[in-house]
Amino acid sequence: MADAISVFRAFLKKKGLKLTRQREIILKAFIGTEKHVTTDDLYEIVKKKKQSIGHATVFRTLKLMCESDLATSLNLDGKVTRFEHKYGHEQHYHLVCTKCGKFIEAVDPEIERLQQALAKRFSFKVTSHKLRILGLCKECSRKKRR
Amino acid sequence: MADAISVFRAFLKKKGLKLTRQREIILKAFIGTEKHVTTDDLYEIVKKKKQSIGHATVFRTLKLMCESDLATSLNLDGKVTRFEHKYGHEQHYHLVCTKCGKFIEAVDPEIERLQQALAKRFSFKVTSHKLRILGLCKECSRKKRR
DNA sequence: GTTATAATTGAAATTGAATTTCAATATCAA
DNA sequence: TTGATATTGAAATTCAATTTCAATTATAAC
Ligand SMILES: [Mn+2]
Ligand SMILES: [Mn+2]
Ligand SMILES: [Zn+2]
Ligand SMILES: [Zn+2]
Repeated sequence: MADAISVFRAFLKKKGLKLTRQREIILKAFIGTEKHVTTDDLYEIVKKKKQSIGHATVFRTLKLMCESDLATSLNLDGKVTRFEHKYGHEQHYHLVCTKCGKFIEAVDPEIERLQQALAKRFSFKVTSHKLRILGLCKECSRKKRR
Repeated sequence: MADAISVFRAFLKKKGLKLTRQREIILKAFIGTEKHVTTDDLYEIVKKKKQSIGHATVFRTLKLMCESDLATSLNLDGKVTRFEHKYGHEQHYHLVCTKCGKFIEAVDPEIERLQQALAKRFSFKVTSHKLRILGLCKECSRKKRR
């Protein structure tokens, strides 16, 4: 947490930007949840802390957090963009149920390794990846069978 | 091609829909390109064949093609939705250059296998996946070093 | 063939998330 | 202080995605 703040502070400094009160509130609110939030989700959380923060500031701060690799954006449903932690979190995949919307997070070092090897074959320098596996969760595939 | 048309026809029939002249033109235009098209891209292609086709029909037909698994949607740039062939094409990944936008398509049977194994651990029934590897292409990573 | 029924179409309107504008305010260095 | 620059939030704008709707067309029933 304190760590994330200093990362953000360093990033902002390098860009000639300031860690304002609003940005700090937004960052802390984001760090404080493990959810995959939309800008609106985060806006709602933040408003409880401080009445007078605007959507625009939340949006812009989320963008800055992505640039600084504290956060990353993802899309689970093909509609809204969501944000999740990146700093201090392992890159992972999302197994998304197309029926109920629930999702599972997973990692696999072997898949990671093979992705790197694949990229190498194309002299492609990987910075990140987004893997979404679509299908039916345990519960939904059981229901469907009946 | 003829094959894809019969798949589409069968799908439509099952849903009580008709293979109209417009739908056939749109389908053929889509089959006829190997590009990753936006609805507008396809609309432009189709307009050359038949002056009087509307955006809405292209959009709706593309949706039907996805439902029938002839096509699949993807997002390369985080902005527009694109469509590519699915029927008769292997599921593949996109290595997208964040600098120049170019992308490479790739497959890896081993990665596929591991994804299935991963899903199985969660009793998750996979229908498809979307893997996008982000980074710098050969050319762009060379330029950057200089 | 005539008529009823349902599907289709395309122009235009609408939606809604994402993004920008702008005038007011805050911050900071000289 | 003073000037330059960054920040903010309400509101406006953008733009792809989607829907509406009245006109048209295809299909089925008589
Ligand atoms: Mn996650
Ligand atoms: Mn492709
Ligand atoms: Zn489910
Ligand atoms: Zn490139």
